[in-house]
Amino acid sequence: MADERRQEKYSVMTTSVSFNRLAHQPAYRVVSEKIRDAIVSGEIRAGDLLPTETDLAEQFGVTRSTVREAIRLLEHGGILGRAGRKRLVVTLPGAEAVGRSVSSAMLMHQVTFEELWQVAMGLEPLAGKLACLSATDEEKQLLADNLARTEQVMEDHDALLEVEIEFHNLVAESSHNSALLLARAPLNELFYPAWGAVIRALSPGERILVAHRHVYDAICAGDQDKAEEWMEKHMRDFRRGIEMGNLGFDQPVQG
Amino acid sequence: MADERRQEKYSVMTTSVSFNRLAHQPAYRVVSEKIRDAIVSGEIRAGDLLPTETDLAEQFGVTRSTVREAIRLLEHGGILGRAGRKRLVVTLPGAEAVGRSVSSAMLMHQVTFEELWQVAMGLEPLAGKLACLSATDEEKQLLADNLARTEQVMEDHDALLEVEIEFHNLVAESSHNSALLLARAPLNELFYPAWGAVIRALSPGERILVAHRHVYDAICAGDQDKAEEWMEKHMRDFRRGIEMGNLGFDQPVQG
DNA sequence: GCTGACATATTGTCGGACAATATGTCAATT
DNA sequence: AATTGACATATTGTCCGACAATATGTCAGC
Repeated sequence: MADERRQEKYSVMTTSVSFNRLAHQPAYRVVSEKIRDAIVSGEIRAGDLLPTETDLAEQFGVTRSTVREAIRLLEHGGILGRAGRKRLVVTLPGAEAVGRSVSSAMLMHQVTFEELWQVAMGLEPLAGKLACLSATDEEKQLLADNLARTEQVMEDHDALLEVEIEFHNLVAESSHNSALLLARAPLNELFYPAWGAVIRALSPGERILVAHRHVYDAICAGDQDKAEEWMEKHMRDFRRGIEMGNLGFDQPVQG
Repeated sequence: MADERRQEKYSVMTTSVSFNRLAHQPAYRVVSEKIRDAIVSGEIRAGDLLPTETDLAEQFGVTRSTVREAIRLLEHGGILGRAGRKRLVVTLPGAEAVGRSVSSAMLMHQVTFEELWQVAMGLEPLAGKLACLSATDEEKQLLADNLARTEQVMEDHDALLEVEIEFHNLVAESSHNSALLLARAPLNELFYPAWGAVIRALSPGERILVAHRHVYDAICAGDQDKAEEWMEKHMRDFRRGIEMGNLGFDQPVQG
């Protein structure tokens, strides 16, 4: 982006050749990239054990410290995890790992509830719609269980928040769309506290249950429009909850 | 999630006290978390220089190596960047950083074009809609410039791809919604090659231009519905392009 | 077959060392 | 006065070697 081109004019003659800024990447980055490539390209598959640090150090011709730094670089993205707290294992970065990293970015950007809600309005109804097409019987059963539990904890704010979040996750998973799961992961994390605040302020257990039930019915019936519509309604309720509770709809969310 | 509860039954009596699995976090993680907290909480603001590695090592009471590993952990998320390739500076993780990490996760999940497209159908029209509300005159001008350039490169596939991507980014930025920007970043990155393939296969310059122009008009007129609608049309065109070109709509995308 | 003792492998942490490179200072030069 | 050059300093990147803690594997003994 900020391409520092030095084309200043001198009164004296200068050479006309221009050199491209040579990029001296640190070794730990190069190593990290090599490993990442091997993983993403499928050369090393998820579940495989990574060679030991000493091995890697020998193979790349660097010291163990450098390899360790390279590994740390990948560890945060969720590409690498631990098996039994020793050996590193290549892992599929799940929604949690992605969610954590993206949501911290959103926090730093001072994202407001409103912005977050707008994105959620794009994704949650979509999840509902897609779930109508792909939900398995097993997943429908899980949703039914969730509904049953919701009925029982209508007054327990903490428990209600749990099942509410779980319901949305179940719907999203029922869409069988990994891209959607990963994209909505950070929203999930950031909405958590806000949703909790709404629940504590307004005790909207009844409204939540009604909306969830309609979404569930729509999924079972394969009625995409209805699922989408009720998800939208549900999200609008949430928005109104924040506004009514004066919980700072246009304020930055806080982790 | 995978909560390893050991409730095995022994024939002999065991003590009834249960110990929670003590989590011995490595020091580099603890340090990393501390720094992350300081950053996310705003204690250190974006743009500030991080203390030197030696300082940090002293403050935390660990060695420089440990601090370095902690720093690498944060570096990948884009929270830390370099100022002039020496001192580390706290930076706002931009869309690119987030996009890179999330898109590599999507790659590993073998996300298909279809899944990606479904998510894009949730976000791109939304971006268009929101842009109608928030686009500044300057941004409208940038869009106009983009359209002008598009007209000139209709036959140059590579250049056309560039302006096409730029147009969508401009629209997204005009929404003034950071959450949306961050959420769609990975899609952007993964669509890049696919979009290029469509352009090379079908030379759809004219169709692209028409759609972009309508979106632009709608944004200038503040017509949310029209912007949304034409973005949808545009994305459907893209989908049809992949299908017609037999480019593997239900295949995993490749980086 | 299970247990326990032992050797081994691997990671986490330490401490120190040095090279490369920004950064700051200050005198000399034009 | 502004620029240049020489020099000291600070900071990061990389290396080496070491050791403790802990998983893992092996093997004798019951």
